[in-house]
Amino acid sequence: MDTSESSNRNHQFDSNKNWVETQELLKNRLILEDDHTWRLPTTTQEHKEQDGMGEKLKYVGGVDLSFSKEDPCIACGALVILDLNNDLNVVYEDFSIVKLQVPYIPGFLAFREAPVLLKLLEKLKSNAHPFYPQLLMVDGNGILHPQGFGLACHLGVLTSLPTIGIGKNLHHVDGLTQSGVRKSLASEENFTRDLITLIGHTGRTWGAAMRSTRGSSKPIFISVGHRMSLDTAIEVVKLTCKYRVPEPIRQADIRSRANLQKHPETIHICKVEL
DNA sequence: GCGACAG
DNA sequence: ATCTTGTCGC
Repeated sequence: MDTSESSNRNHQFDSNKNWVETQELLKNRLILEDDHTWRLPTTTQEHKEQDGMGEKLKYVGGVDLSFSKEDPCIACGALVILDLNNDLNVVYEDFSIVKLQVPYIPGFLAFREAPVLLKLLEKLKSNAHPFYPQLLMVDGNGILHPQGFGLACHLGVLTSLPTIGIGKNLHHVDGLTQSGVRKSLASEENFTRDLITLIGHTGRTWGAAMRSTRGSSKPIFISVGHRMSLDTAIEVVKLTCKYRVPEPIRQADIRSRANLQKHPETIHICKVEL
């Protein structure tokens, strides 16, 4: 009776329903303001007096996945840690090559990519590693998301880490469009401005679009993941941008792709754990 | 009905 | 995400 096609459609529908419920559940634990013990490194004199208070932000993590062109199910997840106070040097790197069973569906990226990344973070934490990050930057959005709960929020809540979401393309939501944002950045009143707050038709603030490098018309899209204000997230991005994409994410991207080519045989099965 | 849709 | 070469410019 059932064609395999309709069977697949039903299965996809069921997964989406559970995924929405999961997102709503985790969303209750989301913190959208500065809730961390570290402070940003400061160089200006007026802030010198604060140097004795609290610890400075030093270890910033970055995560990303790269995919095999032959088999789109094969992916390499990478975790890197950079030293914000030492020229953004990479002080830790780990990766895991996995076979993904979950498809990519817009709005549900976390259910595909989070498991392998959580595994890499758990491995680091269980070893009580001194480089365990104070902050995690994620290739994917935070609250700039249809349900207000993107991959960066997902990873933040499940690890309790402060997180920042970085999108290289805009996930259209609440009337915001990529062309609209580009027009705003190019408009006369913003001619010298490289940062725009993303406010939707409803008046809600979703994040910010930033022209992070001179000579690039294409902005990056910053949004809060967890335990972080948008202002702080923007400051961190400014501190980590050597190129258009913030260095933690750029390094994770480079190394996930390189390790996928270099170690195509070390495929692991990644169990989904909650 | 049509288009949009992070990675 | 990935498919894809050269090319124009600082």
